[in-house]
Amino acid sequence: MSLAESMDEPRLPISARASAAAPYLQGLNPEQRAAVEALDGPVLVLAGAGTGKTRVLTTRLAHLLSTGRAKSWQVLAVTFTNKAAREMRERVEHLMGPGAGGIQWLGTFHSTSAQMLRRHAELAGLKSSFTILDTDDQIRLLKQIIEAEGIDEKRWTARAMAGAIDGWKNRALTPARVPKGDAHVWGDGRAIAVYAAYQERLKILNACDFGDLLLHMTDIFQKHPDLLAEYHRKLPYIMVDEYQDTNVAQYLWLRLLAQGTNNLCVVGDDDQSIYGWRGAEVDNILRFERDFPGAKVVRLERNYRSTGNILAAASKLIDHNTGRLGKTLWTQDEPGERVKVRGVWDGEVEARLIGDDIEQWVQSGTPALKRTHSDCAVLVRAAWQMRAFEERFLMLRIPYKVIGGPRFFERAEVRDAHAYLRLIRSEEDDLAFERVINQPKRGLAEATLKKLHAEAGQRTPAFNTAEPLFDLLTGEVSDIPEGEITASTRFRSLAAAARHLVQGDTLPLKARTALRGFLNDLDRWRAQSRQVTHVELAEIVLDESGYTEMLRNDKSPTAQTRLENLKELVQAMGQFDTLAAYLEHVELVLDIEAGGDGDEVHLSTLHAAKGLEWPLVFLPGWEETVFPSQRAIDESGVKGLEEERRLAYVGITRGRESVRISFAANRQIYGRWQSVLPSRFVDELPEANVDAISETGYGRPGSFGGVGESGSRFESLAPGAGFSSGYESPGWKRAQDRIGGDRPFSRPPIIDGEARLVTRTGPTDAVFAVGVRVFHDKFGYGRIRAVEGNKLTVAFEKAGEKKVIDSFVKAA
DNA sequence: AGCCCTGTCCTTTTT
DNA sequence: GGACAGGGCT
Repeated sequence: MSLAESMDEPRLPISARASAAAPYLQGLNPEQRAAVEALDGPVLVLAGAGTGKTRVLTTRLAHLLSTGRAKSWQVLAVTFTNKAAREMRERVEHLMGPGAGGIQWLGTFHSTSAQMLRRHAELAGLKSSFTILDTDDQIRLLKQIIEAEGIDEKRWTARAMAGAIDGWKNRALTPARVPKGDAHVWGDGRAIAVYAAYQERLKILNACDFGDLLLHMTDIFQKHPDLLAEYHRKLPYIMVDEYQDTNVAQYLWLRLLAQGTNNLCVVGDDDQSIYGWRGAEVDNILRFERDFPGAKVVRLERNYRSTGNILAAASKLIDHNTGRLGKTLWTQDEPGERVKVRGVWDGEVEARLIGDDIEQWVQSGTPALKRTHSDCAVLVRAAWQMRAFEERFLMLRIPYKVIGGPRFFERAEVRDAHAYLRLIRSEEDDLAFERVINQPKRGLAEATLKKLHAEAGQRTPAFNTAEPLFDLLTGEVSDIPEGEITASTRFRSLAAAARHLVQGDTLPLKARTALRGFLNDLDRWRAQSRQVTHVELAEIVLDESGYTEMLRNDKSPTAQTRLENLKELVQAMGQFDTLAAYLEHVELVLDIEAGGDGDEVHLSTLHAAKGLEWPLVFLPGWEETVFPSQRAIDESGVKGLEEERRLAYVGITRGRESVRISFAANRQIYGRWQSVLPSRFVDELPEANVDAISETGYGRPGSFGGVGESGSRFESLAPGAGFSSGYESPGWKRAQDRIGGDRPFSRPPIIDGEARLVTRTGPTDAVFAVGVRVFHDKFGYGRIRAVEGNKLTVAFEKAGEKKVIDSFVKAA
């Protein structure tokens, strides 16, 4: 009998107790309530999109706590993203009142495991202050190893190796356990050796990568049953969100932790498994009942989010997948608007159309029925597709926010700043040292770094003989012979090597002086760090290192943003008491919300949109090779395709009232124009729930028209304007058949660099008449006020109170 | 050492 | 259209 059970006193039946005093249970449907109240033993909650999954999880957590079943430190609640964890915490607090959010073990797999590993680091051969490497560090480290092994870095990239290592770690494979067959995925069979060398380097650097956070803990639990038992006692209740996305490593970790009481509740939806490429095994959820015998299964099928048409479209689409657990989502909502599917000429038109739709949506709001920018989301398959929309929104001055865009803490300038701080904390942080030694430029580039590495690699008297011995050439690590106090062969840190080299004359005088200056700076900052606050320290370092100055002198358009990012960083640091506290939490947990007034269109990848919802959702880029991604199909065949389809399902089910899918006939891929075919997913949508429209037909009202082969700065929005070059792509032909567009399209617009030129020839000249509404790439919409020979005077709507702000010269 | 030019290969998706 | 590497030049 487990400890948790033995502590259980006799109680009233759960249902009786709950209905007596549990306001938070009110409004749950019977299935939801069943899921919330099943507190003992394994529980699998199959929760379709929009069925109140998060509500069930948070209510269940609240129920556990408020019935006194568990204390707030006795529940382990695991999510996949920090965002989900934060939301859960907030919602529990909302249910139970302030203070209830203080659940100690609520976080992502990685952050909770890191939390554990910090306590038992020594059992994995680490110090508890270990650093967590992100992809960037990982690749830099691998580059060094690959170079040291004499492998051609051109042919076998560090990035590919990092991918292989991640893959193995996702499957919980240590170097020794990697199947022989896998060795040849990279480097002519040397992959495993590199992997092993990498692991040794990590240990010496006192570092972990993401995968290690889980693997080290799993390993510790397996080797120390007593410790595991302690965790079983400490954490009798476990809950997992998005179970369909767990990989082998996470599964093993979880199973070890759950095996004490078996009070494990997992929530997931096999139709929303979209992380197969990250090693997620849908199998984990399909197998749950076998893995945990006696598991109770609850299905949530009533959808509270989307209208009938949206739900029907999504369900029919996902029906094309095989091997599903299967469920039938239903709603009591109205059928509502049908899903719109639109064929457009190219990505630019698509962005324009969506921008217009959003403006229209917002304008159509009334005081009674508010319609805001934040009601709208644009969800794309890959991050590069966002740029077109960002450009468009900037131009139209539509406020927007990128969800999960380039992570704040992965930005170069932020990482540089961190490297400085890490270096001040510990001079032995070689990765940090390397990152900033020549950033800003100090004349300490490759040549110097090479000499530093050589010096650091010398067998030199150690300053820490307690460390294992590491030989870079053979990659071998040996333990220090017991009882023998000797000079160790441990490497010096780069900083230590630098201190040595500035004394001698190996380095040219210039480099020596620069290096000495750098080391002096470090020493000074380290001394100061004891007197000033960490926030002040950051400011001093950024200033005195010349980093801020470097950015100020940088003429590139991104420099300004980068400076602002640094300001945000300094602000974020203020939320922590000490530098150590800040650095410890930063890599995994913190997520800075970009400032803004909150009324912003959301721009996101489909992956990052999981778990979110909006009244109006745009799904652009539904073209073969883009979505479904060609690469997914090439790499994983039918499995890959089905995952893409689940992604489409996730996309559609984000919409509450209106879903607008679009595909272009032409798209720029790698900067080259390509004609593309509509996605097969378009064909798979049920006709009855879909409106197919062409917004682009020549001469139709609302046509964009007016874009000719000769190129143009303007396009007319006047009905009937525009002409065709007669160019037809195969993609368009197919789109035309389906959608019933009646005219061919013109070529993609060719935009010249000069903002003031109008280069237009041909029949569309007629549109330049007083009163015609035009569009300009820089200034947005406007109306022609005067036409005088080659000059147009235009009043723009956005660029300053409808005044005449510019005149335009039409090129000959 | 560092800048600028050119050519090559790309880009899914995230902790 | 962009990141990055190699070569040639200052």
